[in-house]
Amino acid sequence: MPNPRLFSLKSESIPRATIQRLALYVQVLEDLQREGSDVISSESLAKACDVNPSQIRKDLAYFGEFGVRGVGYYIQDLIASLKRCLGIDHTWKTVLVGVGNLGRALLNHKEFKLRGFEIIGAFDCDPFKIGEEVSGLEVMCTKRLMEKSHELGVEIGIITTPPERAQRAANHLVEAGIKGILNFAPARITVPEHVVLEYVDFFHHLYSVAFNITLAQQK
Amino acid sequence: MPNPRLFSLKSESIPRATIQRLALYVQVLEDLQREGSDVISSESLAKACDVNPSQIRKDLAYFGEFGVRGVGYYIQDLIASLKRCLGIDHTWKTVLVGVGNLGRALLNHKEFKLRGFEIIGAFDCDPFKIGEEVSGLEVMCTKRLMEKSHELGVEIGIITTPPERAQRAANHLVEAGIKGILNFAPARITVPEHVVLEYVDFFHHLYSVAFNITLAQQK
DNA sequence: CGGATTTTGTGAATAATGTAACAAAAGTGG
DNA sequence: CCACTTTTGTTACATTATTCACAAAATCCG
Repeated sequence: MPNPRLFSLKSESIPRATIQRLALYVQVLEDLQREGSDVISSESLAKACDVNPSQIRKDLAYFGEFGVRGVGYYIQDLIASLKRCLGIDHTWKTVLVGVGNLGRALLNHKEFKLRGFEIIGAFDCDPFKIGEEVSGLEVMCTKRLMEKSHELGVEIGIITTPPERAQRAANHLVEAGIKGILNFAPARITVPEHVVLEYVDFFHHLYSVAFNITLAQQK
Repeated sequence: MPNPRLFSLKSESIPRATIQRLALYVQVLEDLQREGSDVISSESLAKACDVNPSQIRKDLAYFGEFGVRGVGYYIQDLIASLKRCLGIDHTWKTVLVGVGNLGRALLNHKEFKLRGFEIIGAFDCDPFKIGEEVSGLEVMCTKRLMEKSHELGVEIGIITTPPERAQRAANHLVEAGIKGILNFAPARITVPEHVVLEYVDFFHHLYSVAFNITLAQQK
């Protein structure tokens, strides 16, 4: 029975944590591949990722069977399968809104393209920034988002504005028909049900570090 | 019975997710405070944070009692309490290793000081970068980390090197007696038990966006 | 070719986390 | 000052996630 998809999605809802771990597996597997490894067992991979071997097997089981019993997983195949599962077997057309310090850093970040995300547009509402060239892209007025997005077929938007302008940026992106948003601004935003939304707030992680240090010191 | 600490830590281990949410509560509460609110119920805060009200009350209960029954929580007091719980009632002395695009962006990020983290040193192993001034700091050779850290009393280190140099940066930080590390490099690193380690990998979040878009499209 | 060995995939057991429900406390108004 | 309302803090319950344990599959080697 030919299936257009590589994986079968056995379960209805996949834990969010599983997705995060799959991303980690891909990262670690690619490192291992560069180091020349060919096959790996769930146990070894688990050690490298600092998780439980069963966890890995179960995470994979959500999508199908990728290993060979008695042998392990062929790294190259597994990477390809996982990428397909995660939806990064092709390049996602991405735009960025908010060309501040962080925005510039991301625009200059070479890894995006390597990892399956191509930033093809940079937007800002500051007239002084519009027209400026950053990393081979001409910064455009946020108002032109809709027009340009449709023209370019953009699917994902990255928000790197100051917090007070994050909601406005999100509105523009939604209007432009974007399917998913990654928000770096430290502000909660609301988007329609059908738009996928994720937050990156490294301060939360810093808080976590601070908390755990404090905890350790109190013991 | 006078207690030197504000909170009592009723439970042994606090869920990691709780800490992340406490950070979120602080962020949202500070927004509400700026908007002029004075008191808030767990229900309203829950709505603003997009979590369950019981969740908030339970998260707070790990640390003590901060509300007034029939009234709610005094925002100013709650912010102060939460900051104390998280260990950000004072400023953490922080250094950054790896002055690339991302490193520069973080060094220029004004919010760090506001949020309780002061970056007081920037390090890199590239001779061309050493001596350069970034955001009022002179970039120093990574080899001088130990000497400088002790001199300045540094507690937290941020790694923004390329992945292949992340472990080396971590080693230097550990040698320098750092207590916690926030690693932005897309590479797993190992540190001694007593050092707190957190990762920030926004690609994982991007993967998550890509996955959820794919999922929505398949439905 | 078949027993020994390895390692997966998975169902059952356990642990952790999140949600609901409610009694206890504080304020309010007659 | 006492019923009534509100909203917390907390216990009990439900759900979800993780780990264990083992049968099924694949390879290897004598």
